[in-house]
Amino acid sequence: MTRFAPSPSGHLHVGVARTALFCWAYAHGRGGSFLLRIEDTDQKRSSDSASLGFLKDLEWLGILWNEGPTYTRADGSVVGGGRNGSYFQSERLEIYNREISRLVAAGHAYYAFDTAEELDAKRKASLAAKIPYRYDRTALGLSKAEIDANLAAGKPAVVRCKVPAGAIVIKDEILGEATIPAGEVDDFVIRKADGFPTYHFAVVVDDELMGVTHVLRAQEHFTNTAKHMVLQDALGFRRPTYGHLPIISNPDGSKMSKRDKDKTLRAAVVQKGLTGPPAEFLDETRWKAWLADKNTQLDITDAMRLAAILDVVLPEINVDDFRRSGYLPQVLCNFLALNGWSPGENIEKFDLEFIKQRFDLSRVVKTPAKFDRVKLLSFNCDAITGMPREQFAAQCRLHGERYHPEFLAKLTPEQFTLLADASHERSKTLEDLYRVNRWVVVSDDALTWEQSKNVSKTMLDGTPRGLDRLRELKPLFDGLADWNVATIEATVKGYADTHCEGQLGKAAQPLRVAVTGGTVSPPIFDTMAILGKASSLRRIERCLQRFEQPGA
RNA sequence: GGCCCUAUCGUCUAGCCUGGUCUAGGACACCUCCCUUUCACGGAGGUAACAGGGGUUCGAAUCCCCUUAGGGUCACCA
Repeated sequence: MTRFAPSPSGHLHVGVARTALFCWAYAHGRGGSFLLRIEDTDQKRSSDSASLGFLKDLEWLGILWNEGPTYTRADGSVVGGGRNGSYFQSERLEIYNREISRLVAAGHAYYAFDTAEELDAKRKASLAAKIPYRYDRTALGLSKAEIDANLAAGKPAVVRCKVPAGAIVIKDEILGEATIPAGEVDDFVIRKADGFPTYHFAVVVDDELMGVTHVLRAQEHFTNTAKHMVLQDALGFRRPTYGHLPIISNPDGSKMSKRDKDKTLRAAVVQKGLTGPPAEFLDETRWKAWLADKNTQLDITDAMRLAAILDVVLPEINVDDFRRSGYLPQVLCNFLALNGWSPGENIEKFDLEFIKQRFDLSRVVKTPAKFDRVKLLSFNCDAITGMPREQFAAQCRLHGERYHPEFLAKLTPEQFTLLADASHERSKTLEDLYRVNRWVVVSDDALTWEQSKNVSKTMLDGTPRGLDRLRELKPLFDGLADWNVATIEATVKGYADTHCEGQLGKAAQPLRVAVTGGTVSPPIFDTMAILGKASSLRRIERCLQRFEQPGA
């Protein structure tokens, strides 16, 4: 039994997703069970019970749990449940209290009444004196009567674990053995003043009661393991096998944080010299507050709008960000698995089934990994290129229905299929089609031409100019009865053969600029076929007018 | 700062445990060329690493020590 035990959240961080993936793979790879438990013992952070949005991220990735919160999938099937519930720690307070009473009675834990201010002062004093802070056990000196009096008086009380003297040896399947010297672990709190257990306590109790035998978690928990071992000994619990996974960070070594998105935006605001909020964006006060406080975050819709205005790309942090950017779930899993683990034999591309069968703690690396989005993109590109045509079109449509309904609404099914087929081999993500083909959804009379060097070069440079060729091409299309890729191709190629010494680009580029407003699009025959005859001709006509003006 | 962990191309990594087959392999990125109607894709080449210093050994990327560097952690967060 392996478990994945996140704190509740609306979104799944990719690093956390990798932990889930490895836990899932480890359990299923050796006939075990995969348990999901919600660690919601922080009332401040977990008060929002609707913050289980990350479950849909797990579903999307294909990581489903045998035991845990009940969850209804998109297809109506239900996962989760189990005999060891509740799988929400906030609903297990009685169990924790029972175990804490046991510890107190046995002398392994004790009440403490120090105030936050007192502890803070001591901590600061230690810092000033350059000695490491440890809880000084003042509360341990309290008599039974004093404790009872404080309790009766309703004084805020925590329970601390009485950590026995002596070094603690952590055994880890990935990192090997580490010895934490005696005195390093102080008497940590196991029950907070609000009556909730701390993470350390709840984890130990639940892992035992739920039958967890293997704990895979991020390396940031490594030194916590000592505390958990102390607790296991005091409670008489079994010791699970531990494996601490290397941390995944940004390419620059910084922690991958949801705040990176706002950080990127703030940097762009400064770089572009924006003084006030862009028109129709946030109001002045909200804007200023957001700019001033590095800890405030825009919601995803606002962040994306601002990113579009500033023309910056937001870094993907959560699984859902990658989904929105058009990555395939199996590719994300594949790539995530490669951060911290490898199957060897120069194998790099694989699916969930492969990970399940091959994942093994002995091949997990000990060093932190920097998350390389460029390589992920390359993997995604390969996966998309390798898809059958119909599958790409279908997946792309699904992606559009979720993220670009207004785009889809402007296309007929036939147009969409043509566009998807034409975009397939040049797409690296499911998002690309929607990102680079704005020309499809712009109305003929609203199309504008890019003010770029490439566009003006295409239209106005050389002899004859692109503009002149366009004028010659237009009547050829006027007379075209059948409008499809083949007839358009024959027309353009015929023209290029006779007028451009066979150089197709001489004819294709002016046409491309005319009908799309820019120099980038799918092959020109497809592009014009998708637009249809009327649109194509109307755009060519407008383009001629636009560039024939002197000084254009 | 204390404690713990780690150290192979720019990045993710193989190799390390069981020293020789490693003039260190793969992938992404980068560079060159080819293909080409734009953008991509694709094809063929190429540059590029054992952190430094001591040992052990006939022999070290592989074992040991030191230095340096990086990461993690020191909460009534998880």
